[in-house]
Amino acid sequence: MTEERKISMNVIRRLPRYYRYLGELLQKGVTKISSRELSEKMNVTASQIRQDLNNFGGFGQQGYGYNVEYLHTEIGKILGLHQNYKMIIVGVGNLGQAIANSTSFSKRGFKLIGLFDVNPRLIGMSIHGVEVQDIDKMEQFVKENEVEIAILTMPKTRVKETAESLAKWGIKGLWNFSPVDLFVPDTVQVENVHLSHSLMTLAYKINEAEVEREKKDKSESIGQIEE
Amino acid sequence: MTEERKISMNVIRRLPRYYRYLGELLQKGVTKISSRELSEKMNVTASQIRQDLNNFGGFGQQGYGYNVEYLHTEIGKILGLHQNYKMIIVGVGNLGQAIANSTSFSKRGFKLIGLFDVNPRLIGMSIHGVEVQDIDKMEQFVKENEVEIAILTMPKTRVKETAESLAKWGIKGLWNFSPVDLFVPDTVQVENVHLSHSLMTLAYKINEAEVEREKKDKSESIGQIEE
DNA sequence: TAGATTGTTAATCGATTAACAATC
DNA sequence: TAGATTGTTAATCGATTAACAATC
Repeated sequence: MTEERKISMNVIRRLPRYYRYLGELLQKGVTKISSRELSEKMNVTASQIRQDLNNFGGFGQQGYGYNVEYLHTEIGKILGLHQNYKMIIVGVGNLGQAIANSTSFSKRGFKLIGLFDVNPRLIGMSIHGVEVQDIDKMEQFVKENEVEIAILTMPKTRVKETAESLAKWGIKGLWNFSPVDLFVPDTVQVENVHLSHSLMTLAYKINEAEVEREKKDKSESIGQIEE
Repeated sequence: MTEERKISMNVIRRLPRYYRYLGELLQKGVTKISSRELSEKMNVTASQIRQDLNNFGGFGQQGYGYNVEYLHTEIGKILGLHQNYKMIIVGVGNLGQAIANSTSFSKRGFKLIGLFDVNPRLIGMSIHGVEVQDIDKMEQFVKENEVEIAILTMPKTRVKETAESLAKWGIKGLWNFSPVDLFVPDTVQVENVHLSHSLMTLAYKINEAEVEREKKDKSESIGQIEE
């Protein structure tokens, strides 16, 4: 009956950026913005902004533009930021600690309620009032507290089995920082942060730019113009 | 004269994943693999693998497949992993320390040679033999050592000006962890890691899956089948 | 009302998949 | 040689951009 319209991940991954820019405008006291103005700030096309937004309904007003606060709120709702998420961190090494210490996530409704590790030297330590527990306690904790998101910042050797256990215990999302691809039941959503991939991509860009520059220099010195 | 073929970022961003899988195969002692076998392991189409690789030339052999070691090396070269990169970290907070402590990058030729911060309590501290210096020393250091990559793990308030300075001092790439978009000259390549975007995307996926499940339950309970 | 800007359709462009001839 | 699998062209699919009628 209702139109089935699967929204592409390309669109979804642009939403947080819109959300961020709108939040900044809001803080500056800007109340309205047109797709053209926003497109210039964000270095995208106005058409894309309008297309993206209209996947979710009409948030603007012809002849006027978009109300910044309203649009910001609505995008937040689409992303699911109107609700809270209970999170745990599995693996309290440097990266786990870094995330635990960040306050910006909790502001957006992502609440850190548990920390787990195997290392006895870390167990008992507290970060922002959350104590590191032995990983043996994780099953009970996840079930009792209905934890939604697990942040995987542990050595990659144990990630696969941990992810499988967490899936069994009812976790909804895994934020995976290990260089591993997780194949879990579709009751569990996975979002990967592959830092090494990102760094390799930067290396590519650097080399590519170098090659382009050399090519340009060469054609200029020869006096050729290639399109 | 030579064919101009700009390779899309979609393709590039898949290369590190191929590289990782090939590395794992190599470690397992696998010497050859076909695009079909690899596609099954990686959950992509064989066609895509062959198309991706053939952007850079033919690495395989008809009737045989691909030599794992050779393909691994070649993808490494495409990504620019055959050379070393001198890196510094700007902002030695939790995240900066986490990256500094990670040994996996240096194995791939990304060498951390400098750490900078404004915090006097951090200055003088050492991580893996690299001492944290006052940020005042950064200009001289970058120029003298011909630093290629700066890792920006500092508060977002100072990122913009820092990026501009680094660009002026000849940096080639910025690995930006701040929730900020950097607009720098095209002599500098930027790769962003927006952790908050990633987490919001996970929130979306979780909600989306929830909605899908409810929809399915409903149509099943009513006995309707919708395609 | 006239001007502005959305929402939306149509056109273009690019990316992915399918198919198959080339060839090892 | 026969079988397998690549490299590559063609077909399909999806995403982006352009255009413009609807409308505030």
